[in-house]
Amino acid sequence: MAKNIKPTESELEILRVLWDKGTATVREVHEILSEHKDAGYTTTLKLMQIMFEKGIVKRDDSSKTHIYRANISRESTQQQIVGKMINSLFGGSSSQLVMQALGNQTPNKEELEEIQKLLDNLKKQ
Amino acid sequence: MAKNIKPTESELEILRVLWDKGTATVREVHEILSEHKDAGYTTTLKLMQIMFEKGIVKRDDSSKTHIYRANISRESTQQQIVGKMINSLFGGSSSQLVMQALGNQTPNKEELEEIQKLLDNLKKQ
DNA sequence: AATTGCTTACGAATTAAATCGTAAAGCATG
DNA sequence: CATGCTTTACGATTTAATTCGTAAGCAATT
Repeated sequence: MAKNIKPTESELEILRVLWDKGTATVREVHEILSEHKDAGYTTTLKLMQIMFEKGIVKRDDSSKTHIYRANISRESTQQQIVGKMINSLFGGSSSQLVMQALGNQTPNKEELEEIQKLLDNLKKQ
Repeated sequence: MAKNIKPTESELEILRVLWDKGTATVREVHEILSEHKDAGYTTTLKLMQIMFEKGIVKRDDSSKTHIYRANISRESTQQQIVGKMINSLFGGSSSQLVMQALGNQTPNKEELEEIQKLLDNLKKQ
């Protein structure tokens, strides 16, 4: 399977809101986006309509105000994008990316432990 | 410093060639790209000219055939892009990205050891 | 019923990236 | 020096993403 979906930058911003909230109206998405971004309401609306046409989001249009919901999972999208980046920017070496990410911005203690656990698992195999 | 450069997908492909080879002519870059991509010579030329105007690459035009070289480092570009992705796709949590990358595609033994070393260092602090 | 305010729909403009065609210049070789 | 091959330069087109203006529908309120 794995639809070959490549959300654009703007689409990703919208998806993040939908992933966080589960469902949202255009208004709700727009409110959140406009905290950090400067675009009109109809811009957000249009983007979400296009995403609907592409199949990136679903919507319930049984009432006047439509209710949107992501149609691709956060995890698969992350995987898609990270995988692509590993290939295009790190020559296919995931560990290179890991080193870069870890060196970049240090996680806190709990996060380090989580990574350690995963690492232990990988080493066992 | 850290110029705020955001290479496009195509520009990244060209940069990868330049990073690998150190220097290259348009012809050389194009030969390599066209193994995997289908675009005319002048397209590659134009892209590299634009990159030159943007300051992404340097070039020696003392002879007829210009010789290009990257003007931003692989490392800083990786950092730039990974950092952005951590924010836009992983809510600022680098460990989330690490988990995703590790889960995705398992590194080999040496790579795991390298990661372990880095992890140990981080834990000490 | 008219007004107000919110919604969707949709066409159009803008912007940016990528592609290509064509011309002009340099250079080697017959 | 004419021919052919390669190069750069550059304008134009195409394609995709983003943005917005405007119209139309609906519901609540005056």
